[in-house]
Amino acid sequence: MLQNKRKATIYDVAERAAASASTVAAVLNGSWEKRRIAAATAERVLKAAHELGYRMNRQASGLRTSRSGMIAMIIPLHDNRYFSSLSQSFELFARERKLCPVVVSTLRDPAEEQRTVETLISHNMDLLLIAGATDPDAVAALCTAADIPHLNIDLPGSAAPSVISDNYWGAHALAMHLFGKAGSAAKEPGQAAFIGGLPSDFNTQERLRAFIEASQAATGDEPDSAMIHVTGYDPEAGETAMRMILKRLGRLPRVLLVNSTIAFEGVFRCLQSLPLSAFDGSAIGCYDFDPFLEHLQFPVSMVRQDAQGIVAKAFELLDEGVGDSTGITMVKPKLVLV
Amino acid sequence: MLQNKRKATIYDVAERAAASASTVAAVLNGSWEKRRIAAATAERVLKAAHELGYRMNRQASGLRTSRSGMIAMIIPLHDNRYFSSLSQSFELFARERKLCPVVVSTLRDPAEEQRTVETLISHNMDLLLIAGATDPDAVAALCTAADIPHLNIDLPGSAAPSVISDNYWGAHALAMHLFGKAGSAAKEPGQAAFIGGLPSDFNTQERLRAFIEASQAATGDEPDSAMIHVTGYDPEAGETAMRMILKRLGRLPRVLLVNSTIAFEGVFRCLQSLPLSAFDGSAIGCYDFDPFLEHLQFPVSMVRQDAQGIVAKAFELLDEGVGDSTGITMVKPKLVLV
DNA sequence: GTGAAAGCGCTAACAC
DNA sequence: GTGTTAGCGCTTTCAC
Repeated sequence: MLQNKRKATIYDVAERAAASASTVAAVLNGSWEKRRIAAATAERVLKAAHELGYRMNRQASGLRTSRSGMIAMIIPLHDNRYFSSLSQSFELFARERKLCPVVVSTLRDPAEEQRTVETLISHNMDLLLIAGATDPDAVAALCTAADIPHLNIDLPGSAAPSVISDNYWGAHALAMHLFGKAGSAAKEPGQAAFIGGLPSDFNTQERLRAFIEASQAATGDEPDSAMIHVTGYDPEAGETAMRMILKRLGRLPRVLLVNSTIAFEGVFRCLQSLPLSAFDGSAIGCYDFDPFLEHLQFPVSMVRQDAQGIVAKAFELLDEGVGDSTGITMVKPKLVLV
Repeated sequence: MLQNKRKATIYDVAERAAASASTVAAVLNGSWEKRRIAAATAERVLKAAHELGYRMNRQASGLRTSRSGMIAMIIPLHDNRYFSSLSQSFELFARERKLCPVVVSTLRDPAEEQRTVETLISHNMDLLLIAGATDPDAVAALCTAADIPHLNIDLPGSAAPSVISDNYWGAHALAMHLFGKAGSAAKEPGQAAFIGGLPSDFNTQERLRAFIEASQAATGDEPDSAMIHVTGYDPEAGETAMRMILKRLGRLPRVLLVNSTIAFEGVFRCLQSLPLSAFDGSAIGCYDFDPFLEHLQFPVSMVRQDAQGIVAKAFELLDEGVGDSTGITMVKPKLVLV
């Protein structure tokens, strides 16, 4: 491979192969059949391209075609089991389609989110998956204006189709299981607790709603509002809430539903020190999955979000070409009940 | 904002602002001072651009300048605590520099890796961080040919500077701590075990080497090779290895070092069922961090990779412009000893 | 202080 | 079957 400083273009290849630029382009980007190029010519072009170490400049190509061959997904953060499994599934489906899947996180910063999406659009990404955006509709508006296919993931929007986890279903099923397991003692008032999540978070709202309705269905009553601690997605908040509950009740609540593994970390710090007998008659659940929770000394039922299912559904919708519908598709999470 | 179908270009803006394309470009991309543009003109341009909903086409811009405003990092997988924290740190540093940080995983598939990097390069990424590539040098060669700044992360290469975790240091410190804690009983032969990792993996090799040397330093002897189970990065392998060790010894080894949280999952399944007294006189460590391991009923010392430190160092090197050095920079992990 | 014009490397009519 | 040519939207001399 000749190592000239300047990168080879189709013109260089054309010259070396004694062909024209358009012929070279056709050979090199596989529009083979359209122009019925002679095998011998193709051969020569390929050889020349190889010898020159030719790589196509996709910015030039994209400028011409208004495409890029890349598809993008934005997520709030990388460093999270659920979002990173969305990323992983995204990559799987992109590879199947021979597209390059780039993912960028926006730290739940609305301005960063907006800027990032604009950047992505201005690079002509062929598709944008919007996961857990702070303002899905604003993002969707940008995509629509730029005429690029897009879909909401995890958090629904009203300006584009959305594929989300069925948080209500999952939390309801989990809560019903816990109430069932805890038995009649759980029917006494103030014996069902909910910890974690953010009041402003759609997913939290859905899970809490499910918890409350499951409580009504199972006990005939709404849970005591003092037992509901929607105090955030962090371990400390979880620990504090758990301590308050233990103090108030003098024992574990009969039913405990923790809204995330993050909050569960804090809860776990409290529970860890309890004697095993303290868990008798109580049922504990966590919305979200962590393998370490499967094998603690006390049983924890979990809801495992189906990241792969969500992304699969998203691509399915895209394939069907549901450009401007705005429906919400729910994907049921998996239950890991014990 | 006028909503014509065709996207506005600088020419549209120029026309509306009664200015020329070059003036518009200068105003819009901040090369303000270079051309000393009249405030009034700038005003008009900005207004027109806003009214037309102008967004710059970065493919066109990039085609002209051979840059893109995006920087990329490739990682083996998203769905992993360590790699996803690298991604997160990467994003942090990119944002500081007003660059758009895209991350792409390549599933440890050499062909995919190669293709991905070529794609990224052909889009003129301004920088490429190569994390845990199967063939760092091949990737680096592509970057060098394309004249794009690049750096190895996590796994060293010989064709570009590398910033990696100091696995030897971390594992040695951890092992020494465990031997110290286990006391003289650990000096008996066959009382120190190592589980997890891959023989072909550089990082595993380093950790194992540290384990062996720490054993020599602490006990005067190499560990019994039957106690070394480098059987992979998955829970099942960890569980199997742990069972074999328990069977052979009839009890916990005095020193147990597990090579990853993934393997620890399996190990944990065995240890979970043991009575608390079984842990007396044994010291357990895990190379890698998981918050749930901090609060188990038995103590687990951990090594926590300093993802942020690694990425910080990488950007530092880049800022210094160490284009063609090929040295290896080690970043010490954090010790979480109990 | 501002404008005209020549590309960046590729694609897609359209000609031959 | 292959070549010519006119842009895609931007940056950047260079001229005025």
